Amino acid sequence: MDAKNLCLGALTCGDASGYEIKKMFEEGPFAHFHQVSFGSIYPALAKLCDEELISMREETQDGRPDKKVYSLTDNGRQALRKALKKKPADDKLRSEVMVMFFLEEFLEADHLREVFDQQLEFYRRLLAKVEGLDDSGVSHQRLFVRDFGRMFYRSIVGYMEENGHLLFGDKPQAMEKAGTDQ
Amino acid sequence: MDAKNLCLGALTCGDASGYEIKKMFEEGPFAHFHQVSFGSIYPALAKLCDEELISMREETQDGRPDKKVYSLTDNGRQALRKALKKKPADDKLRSEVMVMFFLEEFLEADHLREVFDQQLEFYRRLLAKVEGLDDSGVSHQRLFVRDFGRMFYRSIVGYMEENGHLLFGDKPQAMEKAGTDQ
DNA sequence: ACGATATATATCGTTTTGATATATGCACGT
DNA sequence: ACGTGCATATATCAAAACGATATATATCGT
Repeated sequence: MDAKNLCLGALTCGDASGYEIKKMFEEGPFAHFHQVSFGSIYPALAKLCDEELISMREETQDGRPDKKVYSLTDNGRQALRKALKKKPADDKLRSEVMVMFFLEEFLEADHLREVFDQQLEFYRRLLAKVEGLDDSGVSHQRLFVRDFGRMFYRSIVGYMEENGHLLFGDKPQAMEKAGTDQ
Repeated sequence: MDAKNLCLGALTCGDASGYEIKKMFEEGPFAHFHQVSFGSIYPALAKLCDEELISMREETQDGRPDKKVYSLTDNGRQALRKALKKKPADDKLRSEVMVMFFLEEFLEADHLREVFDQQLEFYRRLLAKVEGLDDSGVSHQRLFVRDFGRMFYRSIVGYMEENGHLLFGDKPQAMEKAGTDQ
């Protein structure tokens, strides 16, 4: 699923600018299971306009720079339907942190600890954010996807809290202590 | 962490060919938390040789094509140490399947079911594979990383089995039935 | 003999990334 | 008033990575 189709998919949620689409993949509904960069978004939006799968209007805003707002066309909607008939790629998790843990013998002890603590903090923050969302009015299907994110982050936080001692040879309470600092 | 450092990291496990390195990222110790393509591996190995961070010898095999086996040099070991001092990138999960679930209204019902079943099968297979591994002789640290993979796959399988009904409006037993077919 | 599969190396066009640049605007501190 | 930092907003570009493809060796089954 390339950047064009991801943008089409994002626009099914409503008209949006390139920046807003990026935000949807950073902090919005797609954040916990897909990413896409500005370097892909803007060229994709340009191509989608050329192909008349989306249309664009410029908007002036108070207190903010002007923006270009994109809308799905009917052709765009159809193109998205077509793209969604294909077999999706396999899921991929990419974690440099886990690579580092694997290569632990090459890391200095305090750096390892730092990496661990920051990773735990990273996931705790993500979890807090998605748990603070209001589910009212969310369809069952959308809830499945959102709860997937919750599950994912909870699992990782729980795993790290309970098993971090394997990395440091500490007792399990060491991880809980890190939690108390928060 | 670029392909060069990933190759250096893989070679800490012992001498290996480009193909074997790929296998380590596909089915071996790195499989559940990182990927790297042939298109990256071979140019990276060539550069690492130029930079004398690895050395290469050719080997003849019985019943198989010849292979080029790469080894870490001391310089390579040091370069890896240095690379591992940097702050790792944030973890990224990329799942076209979840994007599809999010865009469920644009999918035909039987295709949605197909995607769901194949996703569940995909993760069940991965889980079976990592659960079948023998942990004896594995260090605590390596076990942390391997158990992370187990946790990850278990969580997803469990989540899908218990919550798939949100996608289909089916009762939870529908997912268990899918499990029985296996 | 052919096709499928595994092992093995390598490449290439395409896609994506992350950093960077530029612009508008606001808030805060000196 | 000015500078800095941050947010919003668009856009680009060199580097990195990808996925598909090609080629080669070898085995097995039909």
